[in-house]
Amino acid sequence: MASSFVPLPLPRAMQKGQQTKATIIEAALGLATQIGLEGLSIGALAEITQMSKSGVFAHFGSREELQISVIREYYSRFEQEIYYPALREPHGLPRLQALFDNWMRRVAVEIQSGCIFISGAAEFDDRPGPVHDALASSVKTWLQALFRAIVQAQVCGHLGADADPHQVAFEIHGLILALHYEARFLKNPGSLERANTAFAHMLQRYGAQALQSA
Amino acid sequence: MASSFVPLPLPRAMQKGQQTKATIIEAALGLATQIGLEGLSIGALAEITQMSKSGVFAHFGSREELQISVIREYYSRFEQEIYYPALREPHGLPRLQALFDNWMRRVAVEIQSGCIFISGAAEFDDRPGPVHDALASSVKTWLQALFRAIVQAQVCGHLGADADPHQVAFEIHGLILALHYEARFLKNPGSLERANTAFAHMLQRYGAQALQSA
DNA sequence: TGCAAAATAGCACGATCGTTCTATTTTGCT
DNA sequence: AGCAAAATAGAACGATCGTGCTATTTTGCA
Repeated sequence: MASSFVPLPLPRAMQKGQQTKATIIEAALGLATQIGLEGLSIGALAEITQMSKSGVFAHFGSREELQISVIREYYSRFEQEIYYPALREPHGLPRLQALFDNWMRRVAVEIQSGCIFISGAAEFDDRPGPVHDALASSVKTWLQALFRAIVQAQVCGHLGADADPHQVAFEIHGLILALHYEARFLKNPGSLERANTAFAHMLQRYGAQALQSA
Repeated sequence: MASSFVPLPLPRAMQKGQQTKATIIEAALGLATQIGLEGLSIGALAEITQMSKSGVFAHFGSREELQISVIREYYSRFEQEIYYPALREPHGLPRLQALFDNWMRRVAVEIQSGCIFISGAAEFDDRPGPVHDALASSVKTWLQALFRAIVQAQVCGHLGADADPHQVAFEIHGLILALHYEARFLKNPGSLERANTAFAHMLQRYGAQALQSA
């Protein structure tokens, strides 16, 4: 099949659309982190972006697609802010520590703004459908990355051989959830320090070697 | 002031009302645990209880009051199922262990039905008002009870003197939150065992004495 | 500069929401 | 049995929701 060399059959005009779509998603992200994915309304979004309801709607075709777009964008930023920077650290404990630190730094901000992965889980844990799936797959991908880092730390000998990586990931996840809950909802001071302390204790318990062994 | 001995100035008829109100709250509790406090709608509740919307509404006067009633009922059952039974155990580690076990047992059920203290926190963390306050005060009361049990365990010498009770409570809370998240939303198998394992490890790390010392 | 396509606006729809008002029924007591 | 109060029903309100339809404007390329 000889493919003729048309310079890609792109639609004629597509720049303006993508740009305002990005603007809408930006606003939707702010709304969703604050009041949740279910709180997202096309009307409110139209007001914020100074557009008509149908103008906003046209970019997504359905509210669900809008929610999914927001989830994708949120995940992308999550990755950008937490995962990729940690990849610059060497395998093992340094990278695991970087993942946790970056995560903590982000949650510290989200104490004000909210976290879609947490609020969304509460909203969609009993609501099957594409939004649930997009959310769950994003979270799972991230937790898988965390899991891999733990396994690597173990392979590097930075973590005791008897430690169960799933167990470690579970406990780290719990720390983040407790921090988010107690700091954001209960407004308990000192939660940040408690999460950090717990992580340090956990590494210690699971036989973390000192960092110079990297 | 000589109080004449009227047999209490109770309204003439009040039994039927309280009874159907309890029925409504029962239905509302089921709805709220499943789809959240914000998902509670008077219309849906009327349909379930085979009543008219205004009939349901009249018992509460506002949706907020309905939500608060649900929170109160949920808290009451929480107390009944987790806190009071643990009081039958002796002070210290046995009681703390009982609190955790009862809590775990309950969360194991809530993996199917949902937990208002968790979903509600996500819904109302940025929404001030009486519902937020009712929710937060319920949660705080429960966490205070957990905190007291930890302090008692420490006083009894069942926990190391250097352990910070707030830190212990924070970590236990995290275990429950991780269990709920991973089991209910992500449907990860093995979460229950992981929470139990983590609790055992935690007691060990914080220098728990064997139970026979009670 | 013109022209097609893309982007946006405007309007209306059916549905659902919480709430209010006014009947009507049911209850509990004398 | 009768009567007042309590409990419930019924209908309607304004608001908001997602969505579909048809203009109108704006865009990007020939």
